[in-house]
Amino acid sequence: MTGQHDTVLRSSGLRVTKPRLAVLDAVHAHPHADTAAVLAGVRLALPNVSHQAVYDCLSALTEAGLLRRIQPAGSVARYELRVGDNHHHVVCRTCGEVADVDCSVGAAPCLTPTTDHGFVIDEAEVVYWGTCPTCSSRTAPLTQTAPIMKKESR
Amino acid sequence: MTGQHDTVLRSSGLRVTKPRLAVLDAVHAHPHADTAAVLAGVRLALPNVSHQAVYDCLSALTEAGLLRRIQPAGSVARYELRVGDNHHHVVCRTCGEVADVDCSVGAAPCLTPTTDHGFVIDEAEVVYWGTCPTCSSRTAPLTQTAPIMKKESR
DNA sequence: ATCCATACTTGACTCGTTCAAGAGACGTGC
DNA sequence: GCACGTCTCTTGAACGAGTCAAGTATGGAT
Repeated sequence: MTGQHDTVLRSSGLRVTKPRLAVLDAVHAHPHADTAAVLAGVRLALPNVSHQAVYDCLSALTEAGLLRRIQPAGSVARYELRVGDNHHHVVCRTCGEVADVDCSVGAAPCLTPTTDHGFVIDEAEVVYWGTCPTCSSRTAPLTQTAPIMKKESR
Repeated sequence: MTGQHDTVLRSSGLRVTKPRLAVLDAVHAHPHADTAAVLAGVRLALPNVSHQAVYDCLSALTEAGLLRRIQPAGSVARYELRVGDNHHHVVCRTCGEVADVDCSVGAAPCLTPTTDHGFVIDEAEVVYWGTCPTCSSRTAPLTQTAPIMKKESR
């Protein structure tokens, strides 16, 4: 796996360094991990990396297209390895959990706005907001009827 | 207009205060304004309001459903008055400019994911990323051919 | 007019992220 | 295999949006 990442780095014209390999490993192990989680994951392998190194790696890898950075409203930045397949995300309003959702259209931009105000559009990002299974069962466990959605701010 | 906002506040069960009216006015005058811009707008009418008051107003009004808060990745929070019509946004990658885009579907959630991982979904938020007319003409003004999209990170 | 809950003021503080300067390591060319 | 130049990492400080907390003021019900 690290061998894989090694090749991937090289073919993107990036230097192969331990922190970068560890960052790729960490994101691979925990998709949608935020920077703190990535840092923690990296430090399992390299206990002394600086947080700055992780920030640098994450932005270098993101710029090279090896990572994708997502940031739902109210959340810190999160990263994932799955790039180039134009998929989307479901986000839990309660706990912030993120899950992948395949794009039913396929190619980016997967949607076309009716009025574009003269913008040149290259991507349509879709975020589904809702409640994850865990939080659903925790907030409405007593009734068998359809759960009432508690939308706190909308 | 302030008369309008007065009524709107009352019918939402919120106290009518000068800062709140001024916040509504400011957002009305500058749709998609960030907190700093709202604060500046409010201070035109009320030079001594605290930034905290503006934060409090914005969150109270958002919670009451009078304002909608949007936060594209990498941006600070922005606010708009247009609520309840399930519209979306186009965001310029270069300057951060935001414009409204009507939802072609109509009702929320306007899209349904193919796999929902057990999430109870109540909203689909769509953000179109691209380049606004001003930034387009600034980066590719010399050719008459189709502009090359410079996607800096993806 | 009085009173209480809510809203605002003031000022400090948190946390994710970025900046800057110098030490260290990757990899190319010899 | 070795030296060199450039990119990357370490260290430590700083920034800015947003939040917390305690006390004062004000809206609106009685």
